[in-house]
Amino acid sequence: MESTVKDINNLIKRRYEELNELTEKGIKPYAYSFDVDSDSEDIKQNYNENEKRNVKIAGRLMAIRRMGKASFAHIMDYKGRVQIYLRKDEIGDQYTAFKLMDIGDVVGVEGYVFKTKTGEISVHVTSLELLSKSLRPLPVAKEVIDEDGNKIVYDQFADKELRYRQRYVDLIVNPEVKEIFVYRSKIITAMRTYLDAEGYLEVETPVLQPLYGGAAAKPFISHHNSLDIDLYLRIADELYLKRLIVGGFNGVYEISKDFRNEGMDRLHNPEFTMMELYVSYKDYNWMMEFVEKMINHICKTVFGTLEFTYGKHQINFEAPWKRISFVEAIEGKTGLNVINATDEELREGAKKLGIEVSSVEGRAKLIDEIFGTVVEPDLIQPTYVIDYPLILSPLAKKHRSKDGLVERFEAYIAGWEICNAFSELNDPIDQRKRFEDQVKLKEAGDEEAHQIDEDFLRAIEYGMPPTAGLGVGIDRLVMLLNNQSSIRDVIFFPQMRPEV
RNA sequence: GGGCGCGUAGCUCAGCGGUAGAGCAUCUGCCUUUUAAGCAGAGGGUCGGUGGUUCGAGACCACCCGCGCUCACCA
Repeated sequence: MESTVKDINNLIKRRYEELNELTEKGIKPYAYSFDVDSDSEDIKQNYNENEKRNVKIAGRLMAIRRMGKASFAHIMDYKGRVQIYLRKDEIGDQYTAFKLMDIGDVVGVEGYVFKTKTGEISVHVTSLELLSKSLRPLPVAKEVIDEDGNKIVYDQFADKELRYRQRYVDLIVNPEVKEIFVYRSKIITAMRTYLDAEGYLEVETPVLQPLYGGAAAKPFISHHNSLDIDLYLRIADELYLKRLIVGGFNGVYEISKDFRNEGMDRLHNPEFTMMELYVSYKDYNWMMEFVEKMINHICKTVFGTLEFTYGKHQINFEAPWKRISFVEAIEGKTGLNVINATDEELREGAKKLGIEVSSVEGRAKLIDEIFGTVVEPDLIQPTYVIDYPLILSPLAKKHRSKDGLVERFEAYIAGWEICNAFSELNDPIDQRKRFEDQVKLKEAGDEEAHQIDEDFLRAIEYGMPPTAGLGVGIDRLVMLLNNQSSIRDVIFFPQMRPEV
């Protein structure tokens, strides 16, 4: 049994010995179930001096204070911690067994609620049962509340690498981590509830795709053995969801993982969560208002406010959000009109801004770089950047009145892109031409240019209604609303190099 | 990929050329309302890895591995 544990040390060895001793006493160290009828929060919130309420609770031992024939301990359940009190003269053999239990063990307890001399609401144990023996020492921090009511934590489990690799431990010993993930879940639920209430249908489309598309990104490649073909993990849901609009759904959305084979940093994880929504007979103007309403709904239902602190910024989500034109924003900062400028002028302009310009850099890349350098960092309050150059947007519909532009917007908050949306291109002839232009870019060395998706073209040749489409980066939204600076802190298991 | 930083006991850290340390955790003894419980004692380390410099290396040098921050890339 012990040989299965690689890094045996004395602490672990000791716990195996305790496990054996417990087994010899006839105690089964891994129980099948325990009837719980209360929790730590319920006990503390519904305390009545005059009533010795009986409760059954279960949780993990997080602190033990033994005083000979009596002991105090804290157990932690899903809701928090509560103190328990055990006496040898009351629980006899169970007290002897308790001596073989450790911090980290999961126990079930029955007892009555009381208040100690020092005023802590606790459970006076009448029965204690081991539910799961913990064989590894938990890196428990000590907590104390000072005179001012501030919580001071000593020796907190802080090593980021260990916290990410062993998230289960992180979640046990750092309760605020759990909170963020609960908010993450609530944010997604609020979004789904809103979309459902608006009458849109949640759907699922392929993760494994023979062609990848819908975004500019490098894919992961996998292989199907029986078909003997390479398949790509999707970089976006877009092209499949639009096929469903062709099929006659009036509004479809999907909340799911996308995969992009690119660098990792505090804003990027190789797999990340995206919500994409497509609504027929609507355009990007409608979508801008929809996004404001949806985000406001999420903020209010989950957090009860539209005011958030992010880093040193105060962010207010109150609609309507500011709107600025992509081209005018750049022109205002640099005097450069990126639509009319020649390639050479763009190149010069970029160089002046300190952007590294390689000779292969295409026009689209240059424009994007310039925008990222001069405009993006200033977009702290929610801002719609609207009407993008056509060459940046091969799937968006041409602007109804402005040449060289498409009807597209991105929402920027705290300097990051939070969502991307457009009036979807539904003209199959134009779409084919855009794909062909992408192929030329690919041939010129742009690894992220689109492939031609003949089946998608066939679909819209049947006729796709006018449609508004949206993509929202869920991880970044969660970061923003929880004041987290790294995407790794809102993903349970962020990508890491394998352990040796 | 570049720059900076980190890796010493289960956890948090000190040590920066001369016998591997502290607090918590663990173990033994005492202790029936404690709460960073207390008191007395004990065990615990290939100092991330491999080479090198040196009489002598956690410490200095080189390379490697892993992580963090940051820049680039990634709309």
